[in-house]
Amino acid sequence: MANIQQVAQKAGVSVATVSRVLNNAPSVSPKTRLKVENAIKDLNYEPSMLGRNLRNSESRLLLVLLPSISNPFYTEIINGIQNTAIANSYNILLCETDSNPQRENIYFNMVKNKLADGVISMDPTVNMQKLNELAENHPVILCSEYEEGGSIPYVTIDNELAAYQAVKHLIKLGHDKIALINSDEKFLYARQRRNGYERALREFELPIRNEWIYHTKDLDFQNGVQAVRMLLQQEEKPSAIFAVSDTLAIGALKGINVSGLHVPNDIALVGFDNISFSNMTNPTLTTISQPMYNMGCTAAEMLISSIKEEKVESIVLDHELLIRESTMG
Amino acid sequence: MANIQQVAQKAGVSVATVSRVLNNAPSVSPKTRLKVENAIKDLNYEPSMLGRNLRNSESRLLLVLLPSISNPFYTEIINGIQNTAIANSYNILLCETDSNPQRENIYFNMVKNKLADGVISMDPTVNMQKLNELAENHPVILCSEYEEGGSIPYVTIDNELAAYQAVKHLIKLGHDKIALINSDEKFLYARQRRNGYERALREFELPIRNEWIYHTKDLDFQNGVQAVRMLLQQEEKPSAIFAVSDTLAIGALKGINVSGLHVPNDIALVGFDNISFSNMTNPTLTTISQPMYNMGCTAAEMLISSIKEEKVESIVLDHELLIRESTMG
DNA sequence: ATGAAAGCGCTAACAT
DNA sequence: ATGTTAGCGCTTTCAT
Repeated sequence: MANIQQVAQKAGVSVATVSRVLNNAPSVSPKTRLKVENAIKDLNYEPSMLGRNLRNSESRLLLVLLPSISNPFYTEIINGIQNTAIANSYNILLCETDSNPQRENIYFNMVKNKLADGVISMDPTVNMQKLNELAENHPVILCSEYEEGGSIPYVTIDNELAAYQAVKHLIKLGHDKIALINSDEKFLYARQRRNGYERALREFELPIRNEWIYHTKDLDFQNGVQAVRMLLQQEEKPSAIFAVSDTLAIGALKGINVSGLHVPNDIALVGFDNISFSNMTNPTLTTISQPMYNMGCTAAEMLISSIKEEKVESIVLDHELLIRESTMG
Repeated sequence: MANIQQVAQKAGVSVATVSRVLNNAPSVSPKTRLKVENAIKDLNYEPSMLGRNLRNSESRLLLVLLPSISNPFYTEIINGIQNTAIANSYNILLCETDSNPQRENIYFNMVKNKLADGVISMDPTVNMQKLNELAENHPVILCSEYEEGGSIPYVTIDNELAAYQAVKHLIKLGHDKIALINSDEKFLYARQRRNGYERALREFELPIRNEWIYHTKDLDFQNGVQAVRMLLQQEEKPSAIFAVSDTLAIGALKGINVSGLHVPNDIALVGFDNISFSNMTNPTLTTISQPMYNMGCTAAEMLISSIKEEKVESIVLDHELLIRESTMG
């Protein structure tokens, strides 16, 4: 693989001139430019990013931290990040932490080591203290999950309001025994969505019953199946379920079917996210639609601004309640 | 951010000694090592990968090319690649081409530019000619989709046999009107799966009818819905459907439900891949289980071998027919 | 408009 | 066991 030296030699110019041609500097005569371009073609030369990055001390790589690539919720966000990144000559490095602190460390080091110019974290399990430390010297943006009152800029939705609306929708349909399938409340989004759930119940003077609130370990389908199994063992069974993630809701739907009950006639069901699967289930799933693509774009824009040392403000995007078959009794 | 110079100065040694400490060279006295380590801590020093990579002319980054991150088929493969990569001190760069040649070019250039040490392509839409060119000078491995008789090593399954087994399973259940939902036959896997489908039909002297073979644009759910809509318009309707991807099969299931028919009583259904969602549908989906995680690990191992300039051989992994509710009439 | 030369941060020969 | 130094490939001042 040829280097800039060889191109310069072949073209009969200095390396500086080759560099100028490479970077479209205006101060190169058309004649010289042509000579250099020919040499580049002849030698099949490709500039080394390594040299360029070292010199410019930038990598034009953005890190995207996520707990697991298998939750479809992230895929649309990633699309948004990726498109925005590419439009700004950045590329993204998808980093699946599997909620493993060791892996997380590897990725944090990549930023410290200048192998990446900044981080977008979508990982609720991220070590916030370490992330805050990193953010002191490097650009960091939080996407979806964030820290209340923290100093790292974020893009998210109003989780409390969204959950409130979802539950209120069930109440309006006449349900008064509404269960919640929540994830671990060490996560902010889980606490917020529970608050919304409780606010709706209180507003309509319905009791908040602990035996109708189930907490899952993570968001895999299987956790939804398991949650329903528990909920249906209760003495008094709920007539509606709000799950804080579509993956959980889809698992719940499975569990309900397995136990011989029918959605929505026996149990109404609402999910959260609007992943593409949620429209393929039978019945289709009522859910809160998060603006995932837009969220990704916004996060990437914020990060790139931050890299340019521009001031960035946190943003709360709009969501929407999508009413589908799982609540159309 | 401190550099190696400053550490050397602070520790009162040369940069070479610092480098030795960094790389765990045995020839450093414990006393010196301690001095250096203290200086590193004091200055909060992190070695720059950029400098190291330039010097070593390696990036320890692996490119993973895939058409779209939203097909869950890829997520498990990626898990395998990622784990293997990390175990070998590599990281992966997930590159979604969206079947867009321009994006593809960006990624190919990253390899040429030394920003990545090698490529695993899972993208059936990849420009094979360009990939072959790249493979002349850089390590490249194909995963899942490959080129028959090509020179790039691959890891895959026996698509023809798998499809044959899937269709034979339907025939053994008594079906004699079996439709195929295939993707575009410009892809090798699509041609191979069609061959398997036809072989099974011929073996049992069933006619191959073009009106029962539907080709989709891509693998999104919606294509499966659409395919069923067409198949059910036929004068003589099929009693079973084999779809070459679970995403298509799930869409097909949706389409069948919408039209008021029942799986498996009215129409039996077989998918391909065994994505996790295929066990969440109602009914659960009979499918060909691909060893996705293992496939990813194998591809990564092959690529890393190839980077070390070791000889690598193509590998065909085992698959398995998983019989579930969608064919249990 | 072009060239010479310094330097980005690091590693590895070579020398001591 | 440690230091000196060249150089990886590039960009960018500073001259001319």
